[in-house]
Amino acid sequence: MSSAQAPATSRRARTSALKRYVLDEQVGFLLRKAYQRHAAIFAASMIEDLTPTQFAAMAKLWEVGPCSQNRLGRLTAMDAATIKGIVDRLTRRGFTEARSERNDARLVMVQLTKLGRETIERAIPRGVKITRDTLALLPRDGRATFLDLLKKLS
Amino acid sequence: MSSAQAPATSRRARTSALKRYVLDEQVGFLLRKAYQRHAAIFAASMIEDLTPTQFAAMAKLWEVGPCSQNRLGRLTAMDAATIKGIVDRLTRRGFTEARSERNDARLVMVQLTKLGRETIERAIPRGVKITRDTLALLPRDGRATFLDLLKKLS
DNA sequence: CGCTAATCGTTGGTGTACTAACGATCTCGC
DNA sequence: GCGAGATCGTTAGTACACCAACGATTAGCG
Repeated sequence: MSSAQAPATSRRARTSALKRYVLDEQVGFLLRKAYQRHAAIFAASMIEDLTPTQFAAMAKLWEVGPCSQNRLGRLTAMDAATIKGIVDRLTRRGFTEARSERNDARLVMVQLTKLGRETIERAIPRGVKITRDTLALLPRDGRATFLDLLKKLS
Repeated sequence: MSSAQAPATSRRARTSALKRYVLDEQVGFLLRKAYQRHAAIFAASMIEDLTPTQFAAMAKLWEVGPCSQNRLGRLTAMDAATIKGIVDRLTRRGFTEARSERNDARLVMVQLTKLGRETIERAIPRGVKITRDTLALLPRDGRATFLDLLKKLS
């Protein structure tokens, strides 16, 4: 589609633009690496082998109460296919349960079980520590700034 | 955030710590969302349906020249199993080629083909634009700060 | 009321990402 | 040289993450 993209710039300019491209300075690459490091910290500190997304789903359910599967996905930034996998695995482990809604047969309502509530309440303090550990590499006075900018970006 | 990180674990302190936990303010969650948004921008702007990681592998090969598969993985922050998948797909599409090294039979040397070189040189200007678009939501004077902090974090 | 459009959930396919286990190969110390 | 340990690549298994296509259901509008 862009095969017809003629160089609007001279070969010299293009070359120097290319030369300046350093992968290790691109936002996308840095975001991926930062998330990788966070995920490693998460895996090392979290209980019950909860993954970041499983934890997110449970924390959100704990925050808002019973909720349709699709809505839970929106609240945790996962599409319908992804949240289904998460909920399936959580339900298989007894942390959540799902039932269909009487008033709207399309909906699958999801909620925490007793075990799920107890687990997420034990897990959240770990979440606090994980956040702290992830930010530990930043200068103390840069953390709020960083979070603020990161929130704007997402 | 809170210097009042209750050291004691009284029920009251625990409860209020729980109450204060809002998923949408945690670094990990924000990093995931920021990367998602970046990935969407990437998919919309990149040529040849290159994924961020495929692009990273090719850009790095273009930067450093022929390189062992494992080392390429280290340079692009992917483990051995992941980089293998990337290289396999790139090779299947004719962008890279792999051969074993005479002096060290363990190594698989990977390099760009002519098509691969031409493609990555067309792709890099898109990469520049993608970085710019990703950062567009930040105030102009916050971008350098953000990149600096993000680099520290990864 | 009836039809169209929207929403919800499921499935299949592809592409990251990491772990664990494994065999082949090389290096280094003795 | 030779054997222990390191390095490299492969495979299998699990878990995100997104798209596209689909059927079921509901809402909205004429």
